[in-house]
Amino acid sequence: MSNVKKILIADDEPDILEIIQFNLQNEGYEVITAKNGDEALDQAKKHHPDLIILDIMMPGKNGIDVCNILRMQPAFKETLIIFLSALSDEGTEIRGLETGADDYLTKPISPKVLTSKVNALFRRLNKEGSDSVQLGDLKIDREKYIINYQGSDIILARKEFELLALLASKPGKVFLRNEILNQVWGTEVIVGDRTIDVHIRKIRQKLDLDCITTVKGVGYKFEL
Amino acid sequence: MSNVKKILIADDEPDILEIIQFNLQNEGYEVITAKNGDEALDQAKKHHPDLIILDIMMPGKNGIDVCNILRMQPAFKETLIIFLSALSDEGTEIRGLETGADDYLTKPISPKVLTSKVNALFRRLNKEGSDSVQLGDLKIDREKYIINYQGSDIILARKEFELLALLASKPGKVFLRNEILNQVWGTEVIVGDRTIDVHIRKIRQKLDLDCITTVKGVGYKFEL
DNA sequence: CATGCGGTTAACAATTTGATAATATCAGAA
DNA sequence: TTCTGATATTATCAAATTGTTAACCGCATG
Repeated sequence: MSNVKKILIADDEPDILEIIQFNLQNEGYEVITAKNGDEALDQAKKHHPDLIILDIMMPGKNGIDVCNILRMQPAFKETLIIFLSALSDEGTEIRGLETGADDYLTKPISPKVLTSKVNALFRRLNKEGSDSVQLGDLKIDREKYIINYQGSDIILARKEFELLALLASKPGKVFLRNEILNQVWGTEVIVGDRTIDVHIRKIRQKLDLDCITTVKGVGYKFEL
Repeated sequence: MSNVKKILIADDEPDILEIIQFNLQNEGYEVITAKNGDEALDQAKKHHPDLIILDIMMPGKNGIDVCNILRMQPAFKETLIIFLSALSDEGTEIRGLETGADDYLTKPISPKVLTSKVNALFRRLNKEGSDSVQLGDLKIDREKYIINYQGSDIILARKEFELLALLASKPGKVFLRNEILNQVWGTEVIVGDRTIDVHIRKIRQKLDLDCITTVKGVGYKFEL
């Protein structure tokens, strides 16, 4: 999935379409529009948007119809869908959500609230992926507990991994020995000074990449 | 698998607390309650709910404070959070969403709308380990409780199946032993440490396929 | 009531990890 | 240069963690 998220908006009122489009484009999204249900389906098939904002009341196929049709296709099973509606009718709202929508907004719509909601949805969706840090050739994947350097995986033991992850969490920053002890070993455990050195050495060895610099008398820092 | 989702509700009005609790329990959720912000934090730490519903206006720490505190801790980075508010103030709503909440509801709250929204959020979150998973030669059919590898069916016992299904639901991800215990055995049951190992072994044996890797000191992960 | 299966545990083996001691190196101060 | 305070390296050992096997219990089934 590319970084720029595509959003399809379907509404039969040109004014609303324009306002929403303007605001979402301002937030950095790529926006596609449709004036009715059928057009929305066409555009969805053509562009495969990440999010579809559907007005419920549209001539021809209404929003709920469109949602149902889309949800039947595997390609759109996971696409985010938000309903817009002029009527704040509870029954419709519930039916909308149960059709498989992710949110439901009633008009009049505040553009800022809309963009906040859109952002919130994408924020949540992006978290589903594994949380990993990329630093040049080096990828540290906390979820998979794997270090990947230039395409090949490197296995580190727990302490080694956590130590590297800590240093890499703020590249360039010098971590004091005490800081490292507290973060990796915790305040309870007490270990000798050489312990850190040994682990640093093992990391350097396994990565055979000189990315950890010693700052004599102070601590260590990570740099590529 | 203990599929039962835990929901924590924090509100200082006992009536609202009760109504929401009743409705969500009716939907099959496990509900925990808190009367103020501090209590909410305690309960969150204790129970690790899947969703937290926070009233914004509470004595002591308000909902936004609680959300901020929780979001700073890695353990609650991914927890779903919904705000409730008596004031339909746009600014507050936007601030709430930008704090990292997933939704924002204004009072008076329709219990049915609330449950619809809650369902919608969980539906989205669960999209992964739903019905059946295909992974190369391996097919896992949740409905039929059947594993199929290279065309032939393999019979696994329930726990074995659940365990494999869990690991396979996110290939590559390392599942901590605690995570496995919570997902497969539930929070109530307490079993010894060797129990997981033994089941892992049985799976490895029956599949005679080296797809489960142990990450010493951390947990297990599934990879083809 | 015997049998088999699933699930758990105990007991021990095998393995890996992490800490330390001992020794070597190195950079800067005297 | 020599000394000194620091870190690097190496080997070693104890502790933590997991693998394996067999035994046990409860329960459903014939």
